[in-house]
Amino acid sequence: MRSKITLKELAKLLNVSVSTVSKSLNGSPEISDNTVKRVKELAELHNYSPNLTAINLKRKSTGNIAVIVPNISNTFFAKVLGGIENEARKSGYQLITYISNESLAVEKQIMDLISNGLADGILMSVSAETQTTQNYDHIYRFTEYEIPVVLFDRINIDITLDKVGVDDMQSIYNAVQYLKSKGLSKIGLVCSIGELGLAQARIDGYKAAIKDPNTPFNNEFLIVSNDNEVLSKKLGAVLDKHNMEAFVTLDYLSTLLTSRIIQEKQLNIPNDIKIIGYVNEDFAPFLWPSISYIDQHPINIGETATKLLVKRIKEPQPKEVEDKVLKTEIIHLDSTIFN
Amino acid sequence: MRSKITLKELAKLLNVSVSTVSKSLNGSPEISDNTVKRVKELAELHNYSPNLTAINLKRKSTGNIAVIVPNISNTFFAKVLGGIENEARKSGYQLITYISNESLAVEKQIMDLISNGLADGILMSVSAETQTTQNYDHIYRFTEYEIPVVLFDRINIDITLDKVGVDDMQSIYNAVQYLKSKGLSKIGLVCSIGELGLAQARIDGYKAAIKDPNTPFNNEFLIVSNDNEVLSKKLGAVLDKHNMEAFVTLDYLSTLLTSRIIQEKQLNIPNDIKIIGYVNEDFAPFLWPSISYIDQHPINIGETATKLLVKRIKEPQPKEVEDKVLKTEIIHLDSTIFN
DNA sequence: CTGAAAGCGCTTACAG
DNA sequence: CTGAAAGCGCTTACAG
Repeated sequence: MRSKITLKELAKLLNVSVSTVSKSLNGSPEISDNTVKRVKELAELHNYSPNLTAINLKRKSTGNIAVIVPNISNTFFAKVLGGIENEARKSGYQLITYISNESLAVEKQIMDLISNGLADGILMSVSAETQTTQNYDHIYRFTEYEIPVVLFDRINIDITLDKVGVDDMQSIYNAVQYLKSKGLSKIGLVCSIGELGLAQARIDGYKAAIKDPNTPFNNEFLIVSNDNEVLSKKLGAVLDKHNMEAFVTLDYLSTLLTSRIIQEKQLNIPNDIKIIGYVNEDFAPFLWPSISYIDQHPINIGETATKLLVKRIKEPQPKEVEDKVLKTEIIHLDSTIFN
Repeated sequence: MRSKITLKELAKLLNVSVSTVSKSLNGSPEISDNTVKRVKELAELHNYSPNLTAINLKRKSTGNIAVIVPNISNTFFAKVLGGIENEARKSGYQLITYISNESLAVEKQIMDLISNGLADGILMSVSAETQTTQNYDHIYRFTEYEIPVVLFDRINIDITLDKVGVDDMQSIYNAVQYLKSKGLSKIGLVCSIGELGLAQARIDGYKAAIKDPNTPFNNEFLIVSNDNEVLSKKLGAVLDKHNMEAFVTLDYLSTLLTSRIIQEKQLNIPNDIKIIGYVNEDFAPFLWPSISYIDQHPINIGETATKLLVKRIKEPQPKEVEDKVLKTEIIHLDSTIFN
């Protein structure tokens, strides 16, 4: 990049010292009004803006927040990223984005990079592989360097760090209770992300809601696989064998697949079968039929996590870990119309 | 952040000069093998990694690429971002992400930020507002500072900068030709992003393909609005009035809406009506019916744009603007089954 | 082969 | 009120 004007050059032009220019521009009370005015005018004229790299070196900070998302296909993470970006920008931080692609190795590689002093704080949602192998050393390492780390979304995990997520268990509990309150009992669960702790929490919510002398709990109704083919086959089999009345679905893919397979079998949503799914507001309403969904307020998750991280960066007091669980909300659309 | 070990400290521990340590670690041939070995061992032991901020200050570069996406709800941009992130990381750049939210004001604010020397290069897709108001000064400004800018996706725009996008016109031309080749003639177009230049290009492709003595061209078949309600209403009216045989849809939202409204009217896809849409591979195949789509290879767009930018950063020769138009591909799924 | 010195662009304690 | 100096953590031309 062609060098923009520097303090030194301004100082030379004005016949004052670099210190004076710096102080003038930074509103130090030491400098006379007149000098301040002269300096500011020239700075304006030359479109001066300070070199952030130099400032950061001096301050021993980077002005950056690093965010690691496991994947970006899921619109949920895209939305969260939107919330993070907005809040980071408002707080004066640049957002460095990384995508781990659900791989532990990539996640480690990224964390190595960041450990070169690239960021003042880290927002992350661990990769699926990290979670299944429970390999957290590379994450804890940052606490040694006093770089704060805030986890988001995938927080049902045995790791003592600040966390921001949603009431995974309660959300599905509520969804199932709602369906039961309408007199339904043959309620299945479909999930393509079983390896994640949050899926387990949601399944626990399902089980807790189902547990009831009047509701048959059937293990077959728990349809879990992260292979699309297998999931479809299992789901098809359950539909053939049982007169299912409703499904709760734990992720966008299982939601779409469930809706698709039900219709493939000439069954009608919502007349024959209801659905409540974890799926995004950006397309749930536009599907046919539109799918009632659990709104996680992803933008809010991003903003909340970022605010917490910024607080940690600015006040690095001996911290007590925070665990923020945000409420979800069921949005009723076509797939839960009762008549 | 707690200070990691520095060159100076290593030098002290080893009783050599800072220069020697620096050179040893950077593989300079000047230093004796023995010294290099001693230095590297100690560095390893203390987990030394150089402070990138200092290196960047010295090098007068930032090691950052800034990317500005107009929105992140559209999974297309999420995918492109994925491609960019991957390529940037491979090339040794950090990716600073910004989202303009389709707002010119926000875009300007972001560009102001970046102009503080935050990045060595910029990847951007202009906001809708920027494009409609044709306000490009804030973009050209960077060329003055010799910071390269590469535009992606929204490239049907009167601005002379490097661009990477797809064959918007050809893609829709091909889609319509395909439908015509199957004997269809009542082919409509649905679009919720009419304000974008690329939509105009796609519409041109439609018109060019339709223009044919045997195919009735009807202005009513061009259904364009960025208001969901209006679009739905228009589409419904056309469906009621004409025996439409197919639609090409220019964006994910219009694709979903078209599919939804057709089915709402008890028409069958693909038996009654075919669809080919600009919609993402991450969910097109899982819809019911699945929607045949124009694959833009978004990851490839991101990678190509990043490679071009990195080239520009590294070889800032007097440049001739490049205009990369990538080929799209029609992926046939349920919605174009003929029998 | 090794090191002292200058410098990247800033900030700030200190002296005057 | 102003400025000289030191320093953030590095690299590199230059001297020895």
